[in-house]
Amino acid sequence: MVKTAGEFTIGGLSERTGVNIETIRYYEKTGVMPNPPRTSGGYRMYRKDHLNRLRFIRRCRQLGFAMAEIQALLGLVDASAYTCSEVQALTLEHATMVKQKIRDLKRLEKTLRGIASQCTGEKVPECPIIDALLDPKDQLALQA
Amino acid sequence: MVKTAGEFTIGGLSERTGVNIETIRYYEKTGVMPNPPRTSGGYRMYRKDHLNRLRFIRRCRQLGFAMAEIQALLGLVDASAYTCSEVQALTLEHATMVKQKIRDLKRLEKTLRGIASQCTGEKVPECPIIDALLDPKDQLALQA
DNA sequence: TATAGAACCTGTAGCCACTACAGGGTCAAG
DNA sequence: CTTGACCCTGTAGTGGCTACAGGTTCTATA
Repeated sequence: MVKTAGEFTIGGLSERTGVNIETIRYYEKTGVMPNPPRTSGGYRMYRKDHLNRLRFIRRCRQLGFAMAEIQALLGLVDASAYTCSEVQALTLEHATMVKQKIRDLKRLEKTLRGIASQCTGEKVPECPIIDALLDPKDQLALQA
Repeated sequence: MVKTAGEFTIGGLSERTGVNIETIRYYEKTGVMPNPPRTSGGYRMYRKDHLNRLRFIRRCRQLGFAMAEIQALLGLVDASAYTCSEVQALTLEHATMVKQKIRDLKRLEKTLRGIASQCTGEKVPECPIIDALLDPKDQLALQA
């Protein structure tokens, strides 16, 4: 294995990014990471640009972007075919979806606390939560 | 097919609950719904108690409970082995997890809007979002 | 009674984004 | 020249469904 300075194996890439080795190979298979050059023994060898790209992907994931969205974004980047307004629109669209999810979860939490507050909290086999969930007439507790 | 009053096929159950036929069969396979009696031709026949149980499951799902949690809850119900305080605790624990998720998503939305606000919004191939995501030095934008 | 078509059956594969093996090959150090 | 860390490919599993394919059963009409 001839190891040039600034090159590293998949293990090195994994360490530097905190991304699982299996995940890196998975990204390669799905095409979001490029096929890296190989050593004579078949080992993948990575450079700085791979590192940056993988970090980009991870950050997007942390921001909740789906892989397909990241694919699209990277496609634009690879082709240098994006504009700032495009990327901004995509980001804000995503933010709006996140906002919607927050709204839904807030309603959900309220409902949960609401039905829990009806409990006596006693150690008896009678519980308004179970009753509310089992009784087809008592729908009130679950209307958000 | 001998159809007693108050009995219905899987299609009827699907209609009454809004749950997909495939999903009902899936619930049966995983054990969260019981094996219903069959007609001579092999058709599943359901009654009111199946309906209630399926509605219970759906409501729990809408409340964000995982199938395993629902399994556990129904196990207690089936054995009449639950107490009100147990169920309350489970519900509140779940509510707390939902709250945590809301916190995470709020931070996420803030980050997204923050990086989007740096955009010029112009139709040029230069974008601070892409720059921030690609540049290994500029980590600031993503720290929540 | 024949037949069309709706509804049902089982079993398998796909979705997403990974993760976890099994069963092997390659490398550096002692 | 052996040990053991690292790497390789390929497959299967996760959760909670959904979507077929290819077949059977029922119901309504001619």
